[in-house]
Amino acid sequence: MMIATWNVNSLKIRLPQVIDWLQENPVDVLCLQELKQDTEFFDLASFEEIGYTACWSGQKTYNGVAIISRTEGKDIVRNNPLFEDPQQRLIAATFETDQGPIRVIDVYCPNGSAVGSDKYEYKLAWYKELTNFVKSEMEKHQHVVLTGDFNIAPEDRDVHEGYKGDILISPPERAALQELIDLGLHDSFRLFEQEEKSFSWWDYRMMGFRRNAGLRIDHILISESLKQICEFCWIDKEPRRLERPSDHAPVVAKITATLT
DNA sequence: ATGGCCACGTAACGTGGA
Repeated sequence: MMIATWNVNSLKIRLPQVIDWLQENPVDVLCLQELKQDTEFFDLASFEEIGYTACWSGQKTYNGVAIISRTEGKDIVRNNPLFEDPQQRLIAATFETDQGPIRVIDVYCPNGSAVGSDKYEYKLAWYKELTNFVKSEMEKHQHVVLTGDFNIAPEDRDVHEGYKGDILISPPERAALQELIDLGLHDSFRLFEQEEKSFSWWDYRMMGFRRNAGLRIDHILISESLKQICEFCWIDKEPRRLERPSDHAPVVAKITATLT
């Protein structure tokens, strides 16, 4: 089973790129973030034409998440039931495999704007209740994938040298991410040898991509049971080279399991 | 020089992203 995450920064703009990418990278499950379009405008037919189905939760202008998949996801949850929130930032679904059901939780975590701001406090509160939700999900499911745009770079090696500012790397943010990890999750990317200066996001400004001035903030976290059967994790920088790219690149992991 | 880009909504900028 191949699973990927990609913050597309507007599915309306990026739909052709997503379709092209799926045809070249026929993953089983693709988690999207920042659809930036209302639920009713989600173009399911375009995915069905190439052999996928989907579940999604959108809103006008901001946020929005979707899970594109080869088989239908079950027990779909939209938003964290423990955290009342008009912002559509979470969707979860279960996929049957020959290794048993795998619970996939797709998140678009808040950016936080600036340390100490209202949005920063919202981010930390959002993370706290995400942790409580994921904890309850892990009690119900052996196999859990928590993936998406976390808007936190876990370690200094996930941050380019010239990065200014403390949002996305502040100790309280990293502690919030660590609390999730401490539930028994593993950063699949770090299970394998990786190039130095591997990032998943690059600023549109200042020729960020060309200078490789990026951050690694998009992650695929997996439960202990899946760690044992995770074969690789990599970042696909190719879509970032396209005309009108998303500022994020897809992250892909392979798990030794087959959708059923 | 602390900006620079991109997308959105509504109609020439303001907001948000990271």
